[in-house]
Amino acid sequence: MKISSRFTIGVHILSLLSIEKDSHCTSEWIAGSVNINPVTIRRVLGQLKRAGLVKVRSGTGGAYLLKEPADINLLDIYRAVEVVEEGQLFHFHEEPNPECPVGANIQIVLQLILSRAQDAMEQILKNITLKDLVTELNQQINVRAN
Amino acid sequence: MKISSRFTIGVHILSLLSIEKDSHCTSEWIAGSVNINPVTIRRVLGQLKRAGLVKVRSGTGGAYLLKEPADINLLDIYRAVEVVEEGQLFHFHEEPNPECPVGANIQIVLQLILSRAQDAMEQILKNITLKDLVTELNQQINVRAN
DNA sequence: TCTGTTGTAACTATAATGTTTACAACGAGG
DNA sequence: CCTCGTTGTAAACATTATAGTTACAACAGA
Repeated sequence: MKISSRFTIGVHILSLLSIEKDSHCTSEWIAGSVNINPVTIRRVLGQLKRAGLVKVRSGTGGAYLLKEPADINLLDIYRAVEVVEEGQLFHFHEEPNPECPVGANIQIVLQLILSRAQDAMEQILKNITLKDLVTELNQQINVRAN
Repeated sequence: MKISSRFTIGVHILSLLSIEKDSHCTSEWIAGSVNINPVTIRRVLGQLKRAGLVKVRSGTGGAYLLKEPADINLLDIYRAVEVVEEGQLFHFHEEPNPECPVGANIQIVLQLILSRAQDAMEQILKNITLKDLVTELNQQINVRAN
């Protein structure tokens, strides 16, 4: 099972807000770039808002970043959209048989090991800021423009 | 979305086969330890078989390892049960708007970055063998037995 | 007040997962 | 050679997460 596209959608939204910071970024407008429906955008935007990453103007509409791109990393976004509960990337089968030595102990041992794997991934996300991403994105945009 | 419990089930099964190598390990018996129904066990066992990790006796029943525990790592199991297609841990929203500079380029840039995150996780899995796991498991079993 | 936008709810469709029941095929042992 | 337990697989079902669609009250600026 993949990690929900809410994460990449969230990253897309924030990249847009960073690059198009002078535009009037309504959910409808963002939906046009992401190419999904505006309600999903609003849902994700709501999560980004609750995480303190963006501000959404009610009434007049439009969203903008509350932090510098250099101060937002991909793990912040990952957490914000709650695609995976903290420490729960791997789904464990519930209640292995406590009568069986393996069943009784495998969860503890495996949880420890898999946490390390998960942490390794999250550290990579943590080390990449929105600014890094936007810089690479702008380079790519220029490459393709020429 | 979490990574399917097929993975932890697969690990559980192989740990059992490794520790209880002299038992007659039928799907029914394994199901008792994992505490899920035997059909799911057989499905996972089938995937492990296709990956060349185990052999299942038909007719008389019972499964056993085809490799030494030291020669099976967690990434092998992860791949075997196909919880995640290779390189596809993160779900991308399909077809962002190619008219938009961000939409047209974000996939390429983000794919590169997220591959690194995914690789980091998989490297951890790759570096842990079934033997390592079973060793830790046996220690844990002894700790709890005393 | 009018207008465009947000936030949210309800309903729907789709997909993946896992359970249960069922049964043909298989192979060992009597 | 026949019975018995087991495997492999299919079908039907329940559950859950995701995402699209429609709808509408609340909001704020012109």
